[in-house]
Order: sequence, then structure tokens, then C-alpha cells
Amino acid sequence: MRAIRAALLAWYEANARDLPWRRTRDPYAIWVSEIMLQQTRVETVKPYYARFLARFPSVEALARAPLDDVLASWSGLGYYRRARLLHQGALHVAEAHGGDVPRDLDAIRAIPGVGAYTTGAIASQAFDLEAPLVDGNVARVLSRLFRVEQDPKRGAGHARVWALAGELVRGEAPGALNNALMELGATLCAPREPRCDACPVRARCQARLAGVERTLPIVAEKKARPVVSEFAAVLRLGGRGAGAGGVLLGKRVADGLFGGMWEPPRLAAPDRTAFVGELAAMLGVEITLPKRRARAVEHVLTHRELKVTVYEGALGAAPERVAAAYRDRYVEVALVPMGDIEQRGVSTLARKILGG
DNA sequence: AACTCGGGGTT
DNA sequence: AACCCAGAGTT
Repeated sequence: MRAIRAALLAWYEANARDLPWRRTRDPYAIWVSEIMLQQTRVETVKPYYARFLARFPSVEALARAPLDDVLASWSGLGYYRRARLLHQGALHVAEAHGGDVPRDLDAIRAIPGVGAYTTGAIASQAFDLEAPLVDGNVARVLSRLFRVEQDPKRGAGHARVWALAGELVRGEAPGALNNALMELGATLCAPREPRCDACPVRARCQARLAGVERTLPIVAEKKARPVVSEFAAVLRLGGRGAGAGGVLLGKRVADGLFGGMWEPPRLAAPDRTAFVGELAAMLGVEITLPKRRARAVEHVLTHRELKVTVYEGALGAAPERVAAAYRDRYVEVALVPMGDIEQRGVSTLARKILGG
């Protein structure tokens, strides 16, 4: 274990990528980066990270901000619940800890949106606590290094990789050690084609010694992704009334898919006629859709594939609210000038629907 | 333990 | 097309 630690730390020292969140010890900044990096690639996160910290530079600033502003800053990043939980987390830290991220493991873990991985990341990187962490990269590295032949995402395999991470992190520079494990998984110990020739611990890798490095880690089979068909409408108000020129957006309920985000109204319906009826009922005004000129928008998510038929249409009048029967989906509607859409929390799917 | 939740790059 | 990524919360 000591030799592996030393090899990993020396390799990391010489090969670490220069990432924005590695240039700070501010626990808030590290926290923000870790939430953004959940299931999201480094290159995707970089611009969001810089913009987010510029707009919300402290726990207090984030806690004071309206959730809608936070969602707007998250627009396009995905997994929007993360933004909601991060905001809740800021409120929690502001109230329970006076705005300072706590240095206690249990207190960190109690922050909304902070799970086992993020606890270890904040504790080790911001406070140099000997707290382990296991993400997808670390799970793969440890599965190979110690030849764990069970799915590291659950059951005994999960317990095993966390125990190994706990043993490895004990010692000096826990933050660097954790980063070294992640860096190794991100750069050399790749899922398909690991570059073992350049690996600092290849001589001690149990999987490589047994010739099974490409078959580990064991992963569960994935379920097929169902295809869901929906309709959406990009609606504008005719004439010169209030809101003329704007496009109608609905704000989705907090829970579920795209929670709290704005989008052109999107409904499942058997056909175009039914969709127009649903839409008119939801908005309480007359809707005019052309028979043709529908566009097809496809959007792939983790657990489903959306195929959306998009119509450009007109409103008979400006709707004031969502009908009660539809408030399990939308909580508010607004006519938004195209130029103001960037200030709303808008999903990438909504951008595609608006895109034309 | 299973399920939900985005988006995008790589192979 | 398949794969997978600095995961967490709910049921």
C-alpha cells in the first residue's frame, strides 16, 4: 500500500492536469466544482464553473440568490436537480454553519446534494482530511489494481472499493492521493484501452498481472432506453399587445424531468388535433397551429429517448395562468422575448425546440 | 437494490 | 450505435 501511494503521488505531481478547481483551496469553490462534475465531463464543466463563481462568489451570495437565477446559470449543464440541491445546500450552510463549509465529515455529508463521493472530495481537497472518495474513475482503477471481480457500484464490490480507497488515502497529502486516483482513471486507466505502458503502478496491478485489465471492472447490464413521442409548440402572440413578439414558455414543476426549467409547452398526445386541444385547455386561450411545417426534434437522455414534433403557432390571447388540470406539469407561463431567454433556466431540449 | 435524473464526447 | 462520464436522492 505504501509503495502504491508513493508511486501514485509522484506520478500525479508530474502529470496533473491544470484544472481551475485545482488552483483553489476555497471549500465553496471546490464544492461547486464537485457538484458540476457529477456525471459531467471536465471540458463541459470548465466554462460553467467560471461563470457560476463569478455570479455567485460565496456561500452567502448563492444562498441569497433566487433559485431561478441559479437554474439559469445551470442552463444546458443537465441534471438540474443538482442546481436545486446546491442552492439548498448553500442555504443549509449559511444557516447551520454561518456560511462556512464545515470541516467535519458528518456535517459535510449532511449538506443537501452532497453524497459519499462529494464528502470525500471536499474534505480531502479543501481540508486535507483523510477521507476516501470513489467515483467512476476510482472504481475502475481500484477494481483493476486490486482485481475486484464484483460490480464496484453495488453490494460487496462497492464495499470493497470504498475500503480500499480508505486504506490508500491514509497518510500524507490525502487530497493529492485522491486526485491521483481520479487522474489515473481519467487519463491512462481508460475503460476500453488502458495505457498500461505509461501507468505508474502497472507492476503492482493485479488485473494486469493476471491479464484481465480489459475485463474489469464488472459492470451491470444496462436497460434499453424507451422512445417517447411528444408534441411541442412555439407560440407567439399576434398583434401589438403586451408580450407581442415574445414566445410562450412554461415553467415546469420542481420535481421530475427538467424540474423548475422553462420550455415551450410540451405534451404527450396521440396526434396533432389532440395536442392542440390539450394546449388550448392548458392555457385557456385559442391556439392556431399550421397543418404543416412541423419539425422533428430528438433528444437522448439517460433513461429515455424523446422524439418531439414541434409546431410554430399563434396564440389568440396572452394566457395568464396554467389550468388547474395541468399544474402537475407547469406552474407558470410567460411570454418571453427571444432576447431574454438566456436569463431563464432553459434546458438544452427547450433550446432545440426553440431553435428552428 | 432499483429507479430517476441531461448532455455530450469518444470509440 | 454503444459506451460512459469527478453521483445523489427517492422508493
